Amino acid sequence: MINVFPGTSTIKIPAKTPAEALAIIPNHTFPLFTVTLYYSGLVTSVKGWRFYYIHLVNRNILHLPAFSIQFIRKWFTKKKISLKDIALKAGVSAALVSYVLNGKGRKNRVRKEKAEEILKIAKDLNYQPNHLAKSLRSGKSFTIGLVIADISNPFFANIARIVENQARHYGYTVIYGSSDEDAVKSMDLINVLINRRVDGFIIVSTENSGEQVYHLMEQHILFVLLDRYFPEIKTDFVSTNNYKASFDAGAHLAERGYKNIGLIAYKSKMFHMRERIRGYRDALKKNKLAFKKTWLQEVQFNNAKTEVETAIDKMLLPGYTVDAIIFATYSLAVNGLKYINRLGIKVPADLAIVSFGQADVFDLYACPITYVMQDMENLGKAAVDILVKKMENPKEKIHEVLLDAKLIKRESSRIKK
Amino acid sequence: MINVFPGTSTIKIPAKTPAEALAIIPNHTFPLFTVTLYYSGLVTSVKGWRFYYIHLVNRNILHLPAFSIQFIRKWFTKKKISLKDIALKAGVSAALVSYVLNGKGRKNRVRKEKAEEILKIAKDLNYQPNHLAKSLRSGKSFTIGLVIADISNPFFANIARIVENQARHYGYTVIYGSSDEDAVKSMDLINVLINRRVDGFIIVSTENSGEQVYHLMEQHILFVLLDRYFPEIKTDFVSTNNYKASFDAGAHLAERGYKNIGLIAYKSKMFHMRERIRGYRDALKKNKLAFKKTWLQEVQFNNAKTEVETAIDKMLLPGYTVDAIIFATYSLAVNGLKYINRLGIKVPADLAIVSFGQADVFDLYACPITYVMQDMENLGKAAVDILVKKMENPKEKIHEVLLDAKLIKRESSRIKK
DNA sequence: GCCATTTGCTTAATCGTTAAACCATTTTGC
DNA sequence: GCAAAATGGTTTAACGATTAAGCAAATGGC
Repeated sequence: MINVFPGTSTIKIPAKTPAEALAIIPNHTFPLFTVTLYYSGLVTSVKGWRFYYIHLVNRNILHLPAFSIQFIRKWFTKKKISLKDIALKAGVSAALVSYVLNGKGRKNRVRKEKAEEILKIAKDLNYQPNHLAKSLRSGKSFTIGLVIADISNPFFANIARIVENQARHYGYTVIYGSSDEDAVKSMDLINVLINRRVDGFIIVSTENSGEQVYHLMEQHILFVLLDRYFPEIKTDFVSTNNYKASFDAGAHLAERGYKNIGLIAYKSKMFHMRERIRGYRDALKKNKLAFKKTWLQEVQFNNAKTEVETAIDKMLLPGYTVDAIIFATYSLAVNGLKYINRLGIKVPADLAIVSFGQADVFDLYACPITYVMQDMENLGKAAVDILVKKMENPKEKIHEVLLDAKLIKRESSRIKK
Repeated sequence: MINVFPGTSTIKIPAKTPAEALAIIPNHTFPLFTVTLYYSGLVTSVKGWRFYYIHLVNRNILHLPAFSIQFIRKWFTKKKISLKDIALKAGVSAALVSYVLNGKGRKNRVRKEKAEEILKIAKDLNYQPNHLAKSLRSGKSFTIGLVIADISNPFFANIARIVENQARHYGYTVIYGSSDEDAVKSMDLINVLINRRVDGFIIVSTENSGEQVYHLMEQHILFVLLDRYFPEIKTDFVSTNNYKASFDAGAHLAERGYKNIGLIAYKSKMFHMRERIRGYRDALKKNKLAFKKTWLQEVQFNNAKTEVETAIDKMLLPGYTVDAIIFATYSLAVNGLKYINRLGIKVPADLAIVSFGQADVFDLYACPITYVMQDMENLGKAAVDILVKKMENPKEKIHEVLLDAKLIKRESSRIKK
């Protein structure tokens, strides 16, 4: 029982005709109200909708039965329509409505006419199920947590896009967060998302986050590692074959006649970076090329801009000058190429370039850059596919997916003259 | 009452010492179990945690009281610890635990020692509150829905990043989705997020999405429009002053001595695009420069690549040849510059360039590009700030924020020789 | 005509958390 | 010395949906 005090209340109702506006509040549900229709004129012409004002006038304190109360409260508190409201209007129990709306009507022996009636009411009232309640009850939120290094990095933005699409395809929603390559931030983020009861994670790991992985395993939380993984931990992962990609880049430069090949990478213990370095070293070895210590430069992530510049300086010292540079990531390449521009070095006449990273931007460079194209489409898709499989079948075996990158050969690594 | 059938069960427990492992399951709660500790050896060395196996042996069908059941079920079903579990262990009611953990202990007259005890237990059991239940009960999900055109576009990726940070600062989580500039997709997305009970939206509107805005208003759903808005609809929005930005770009080229200035924009009825065109036209007028129809080219979004090329071709026709081009968006610029590269046109000797868009990439171009820098930081922050204000105070007045862009003048628009 | 089955629905428990209302004690004020 | 207030809790209902279990009434079989 709720008390409705004397007075006049006005409710604004969008409808197509005055009659429709009145019909929305069934008259008989307000036995003690005087309902006055009052047309307000055209407020908006969108799709032919107009607004009408309904006056509710009552003189006494009303003690209304639950049925009326529900509807009045809905209008006044702007609450959303629930299963119960539909049930009240249809004169059935909430359970029945649930059955019908979930397509379990036949299975639970609901009369066809009743089912149709319920569906119609649900549509009229524009019922939107409360996903929170659904999730709480079922223990499944149909949400995936995506933890990436930085969404403003084009590589991850693209991955995020693909993950989002693929997830929606399975009926999942994505919550993302950026870790900034920081293990602590990453863990905080994961905890927040665990509290939101995401069903599983897709994680781009950061340096020193091995224990996070153990922690998730201990708690039986489902996840798939993306782009980076830990060879010593048995987990699901989807990654590029970085060794091969890097090897191919080196071999390509060797084949094109370059002899002094340098690599600029990040200083990191992470496997994907070590693999890129290992691939480069092996490519030189296989092709019987010399290697000088100054040709392998590892720069700090936090100070990349200046360190890349000094790295390039060192590579260009007389005596051990490189004639080709491989950049191990996109951001290194952007910083490096800017500097090379400023130095007035001609690519590829003075210096050949191969870079990891993304296509789009490298087209803007005066000389189109040869780059390692990762299969982002399949990286993202595979990660979601595996995660969904694991969520649907907890006994699913471990998937370790290594995708080959493709070397896109262009002007910046043309045959050396 | 739950039946536990005869047999042996093994539970894997992470702990630091065998004693600790046993302590986790309080012995006295299993009066009919034989509990055997069995050390499994080092499984992982992470932070000194080891795994221990606990054997539960029972001979009869057990009808255990609720307290034991709780714990057994937790282990077997891998369920998370809830308020109730803490309450059981502490010997108090769930409500009390809730009060304590929400810092309302003092307000609700909970003894200090009891509060500390509860906090300790919560920590020991690694209690993580269930956000779904919280939201369901409180009606607030502390989640913001971010609807953008395409997260793989660097502008929006950056915005997403800023929105995420600012939202976390207020304790909100972000769910995002890409609309692909498609009003139908955008509406679908919004509906999905409404069902997830996001507290409010930050929306980058698409063409023809005016009615969506009305729809949200009718349903009393909170939102802030970002980057694009509808001048005829009274809503909160945060946007760049596109007219001024475009005017400044045109005026700058005029000042530098260019006389035949063209603009390549998207064919769109959206206000932000119309404003960019209007700014360009007015800049020409103010500077008493000629305008030819072929100098204003509007290309289709879905076919941008080829249409940009024909647009440039038309601008370069003999007789009405432009000496400067303004690109109205980043993606138009990328496509246009690639084509200009291919044509062998020298920037700025043959053609000056000014573009809307983002800094990073334009540095790679042989000649640094003059560009309109939008204040992304404040765009994103302001959107979140306004939304949070509205969520905390529904009577908050409408905020209409127009931020000025900054023209970064570089080599591509140097003084005409 | 009578029991068994089917039909068509309702009831009640549950998920985890919150918040108002309630209830004994004990302490305080004058 | 006695009412009022403070203390330290508990109980209960609610949020919105799902689902097993239960229960009348109608129908079917022989």
